[in-house]
Amino acid sequence: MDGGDETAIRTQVLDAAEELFYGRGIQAVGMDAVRSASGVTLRRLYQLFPSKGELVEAYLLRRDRRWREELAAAVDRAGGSAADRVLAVFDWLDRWFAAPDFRGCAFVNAFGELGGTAPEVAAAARHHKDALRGYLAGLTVEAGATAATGDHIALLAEGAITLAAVSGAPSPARSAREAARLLLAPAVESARPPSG
Amino acid sequence: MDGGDETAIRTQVLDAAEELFYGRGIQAVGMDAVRSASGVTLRRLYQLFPSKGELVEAYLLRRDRRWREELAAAVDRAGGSAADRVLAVFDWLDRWFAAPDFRGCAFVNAFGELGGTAPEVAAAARHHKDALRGYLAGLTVEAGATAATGDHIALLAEGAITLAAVSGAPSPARSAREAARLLLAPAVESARPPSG
DNA sequence: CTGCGGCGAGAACGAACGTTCTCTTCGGTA
DNA sequence: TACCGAAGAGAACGTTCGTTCTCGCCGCAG
Repeated sequence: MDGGDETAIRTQVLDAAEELFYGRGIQAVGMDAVRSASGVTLRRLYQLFPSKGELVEAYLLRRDRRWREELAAAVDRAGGSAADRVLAVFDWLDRWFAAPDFRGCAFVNAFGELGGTAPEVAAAARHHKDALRGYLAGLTVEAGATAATGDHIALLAEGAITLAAVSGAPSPARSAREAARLLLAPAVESARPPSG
Repeated sequence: MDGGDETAIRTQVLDAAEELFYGRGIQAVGMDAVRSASGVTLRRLYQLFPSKGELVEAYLLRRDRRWREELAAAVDRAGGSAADRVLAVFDWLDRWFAAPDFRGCAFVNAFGELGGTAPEVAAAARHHKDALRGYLAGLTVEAGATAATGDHIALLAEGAITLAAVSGAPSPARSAREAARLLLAPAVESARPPSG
């Protein structure tokens, strides 16, 4: 039950904190809940993260990195044409929405809860969304569309995440995917070798 | 400083609660802050709203009604073709995003903060988004497009609200407006009298 | 063996919060 | 005037939370 070296304990704590913060909201979860869920003593917890604010920051930082890595990996695995890779984003969202613990975007949730009072949280959310937008813009431009179309794709993805969370159904992913396909269609057509 | 009859006091309290809950988050605002901001005694506050939960519910209910009424009024004022009326939604969002106290969708924020533990809050958010979706579907069908296109419009609006909040800039409204115009274009064209 | 530094377990502390209670004042009525 | 219910002002209560402190135990240097 010891937990091993420091980085292993860090992972244990962050795993527990992530599940609790994401599932119940940050303010609704006390440090004691993180402690008992991670099986770590309170003393150790505060040695690793000197305050709850720093634990929250670490939670958001790690989640940002992992979420975007997983998205990129799924897109890479999907292969196909550049436009197919854009659409694969929405297939990945669909699978995410169907997960039993899905509760929307952790950054939007944290922003709504703490963005008005905690600037680091607001900054983390802004950074996450900006990075996502950049990633989608890259994919979209590769598909022969403009960066503006990339923004449109980002809007669809964002709306799908929020509406799937609030409605509790994964269907916004498919709806957004169809809209993205329509927005990409002109670029895909003009990228084809001219047929006449 | 008395405040007058009961419904006037209710309005005072709800005005103060709305500004505080929306601006700082619900859990970050204590009943005492609502009391001092509304200039009402704690006794009166609890006579009107027997618990904080009921105050939160009343806040969300009133905000839902007023927000959707204001949107519908702005769309009605905009006039023009049916497609123009759909686009007027995004013009209205643009103005909202530029307001100094704009901090995203109150229902999404409340959902992120309390949706995991308070079912009434989750239900209020679901109801709000469903009503908005229904309204946009109506507008979109009037413009000659399908209900599926209405869902696409709703996704764009939702994404615009979230991204404007997190980024702090109103530009997502214009971006979403342009995407909506593109999605509506086929319907608008086919609705024109055939030109050849 | 003898200290000593570190650690697990959880008590303790100070602040904040939701909610209720007390005390006092005051307006209306017989 | 004497009384009663309502209400303003804010203290008080019980709980929760973030954070720190205490105590007892164990491994190790001399």
